[in-house]
Amino acid sequence: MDEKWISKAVIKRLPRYYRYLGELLEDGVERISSGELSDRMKVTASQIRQDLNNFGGFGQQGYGYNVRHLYDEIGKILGLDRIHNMIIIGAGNLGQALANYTSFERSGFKTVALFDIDPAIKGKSIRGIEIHMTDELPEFIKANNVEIAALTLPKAEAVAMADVLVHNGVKAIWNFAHTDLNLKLPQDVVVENVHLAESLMRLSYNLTTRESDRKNK
Amino acid sequence: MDEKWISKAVIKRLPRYYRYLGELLEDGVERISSGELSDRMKVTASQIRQDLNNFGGFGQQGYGYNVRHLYDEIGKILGLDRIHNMIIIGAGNLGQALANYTSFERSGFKTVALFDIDPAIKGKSIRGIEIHMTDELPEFIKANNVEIAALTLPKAEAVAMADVLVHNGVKAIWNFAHTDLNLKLPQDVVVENVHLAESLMRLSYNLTTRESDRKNK
DNA sequence: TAGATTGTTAATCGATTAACAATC
DNA sequence: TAGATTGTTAATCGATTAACAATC
Repeated sequence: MDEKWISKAVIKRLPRYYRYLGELLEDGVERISSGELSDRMKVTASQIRQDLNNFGGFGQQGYGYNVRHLYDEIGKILGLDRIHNMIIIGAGNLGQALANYTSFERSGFKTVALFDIDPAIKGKSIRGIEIHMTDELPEFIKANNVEIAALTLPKAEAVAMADVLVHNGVKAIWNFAHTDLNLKLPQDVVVENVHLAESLMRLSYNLTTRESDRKNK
Repeated sequence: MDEKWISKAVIKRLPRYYRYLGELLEDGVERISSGELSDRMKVTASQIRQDLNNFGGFGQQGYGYNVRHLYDEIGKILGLDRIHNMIIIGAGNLGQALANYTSFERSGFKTVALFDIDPAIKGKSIRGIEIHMTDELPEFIKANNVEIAALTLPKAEAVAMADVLVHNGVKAIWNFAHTDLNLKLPQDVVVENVHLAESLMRLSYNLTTRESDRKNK
């Protein structure tokens, strides 16, 4: 079965569609047209229809899209229709913040453990999720069918840890360290980088630019 | 002075160039060609030269780019050559994690206070950054020249809080709530959204897709 | 049936890559 | 000078938008 290649731009938008559809569901909206959704999301109706048609015809002429159905279908595309076991490496503030996000669990991402090297917090738990010591990692990953590891370590330790994780069977890394892990791991490992420092710099650029715009008026 | 419009795609890459140049600096590298940088970053040399030339000719034929100079120039473009006062709204784990990132400060983002509604943590401090109560916000923003607010509140409270912030003179919001604040605030407010849930869904998509690829081989 | 709205093709727009003259 | 590498123009590629026939 040779799946069509879907562009990154489309994938980037899918979770946003999913979020808006979820909100519509909560509001009890049953159907929506690409035109209405376009108004709400501030993207063109044409783009919405093109994006969705990459995956099949979810709509109906003259009617639009059934919100529930479209929501579920996008969920399936994103792999949210099953449970993904996740561990968090680094039980600092960020690691703990992630562990506390109950909304991830509602989307199927189940945090099964945190890991840290600090013996002082060994055995403690957050929302019932226990903090383990890093040396237990290999055994734990194998025993608990861990697919995803969120990596909230300083850059210096992140690369070596990523190697350990991948070596023990982790398939995907949600990387918060300021380094491009995808360039340092085998091609078949899924890496999603969250570079907060870079996000803040883009904000800064926009802030700086907007100010000089104002002066020019 | 009519500045040329720079595409979002270019801006998105700038912080990454900045990071790589910073690493080269640390390694004591003095000069680099677009070709060498291309190898390291896995983008085409052509793209690097095009991107940089949006802002001026930073290189020299036959030589390449002076690392220090290019680093500083990109820093200026991103607005990292001056201090930006920042407050963090929400002193939960995520807010505290952000307050603990000393690297932001090195780029010129100075966290001057955290804010929360929980009286139990009033007056406590993180790295010397004090936690204030939300009702002190208007006065504080005006008295401390706050430009940026990092918003780490649940969606339900985020929109109302964003209004308060903007009303009191905050120019830019670093938004961690699961909602598109840019669509809900005046056009001239800079909003940078960090939607972690969506990031995790993209990871999930790639994980799901890669797996079905493997089966097909 | 008439009206609405999709699915899809074609046109446009923008971003990336290639090529090479300019020049250090 | 010869070699290297930029800055920049032109070519290609891909993504977005427009248009409309199909059809519910």
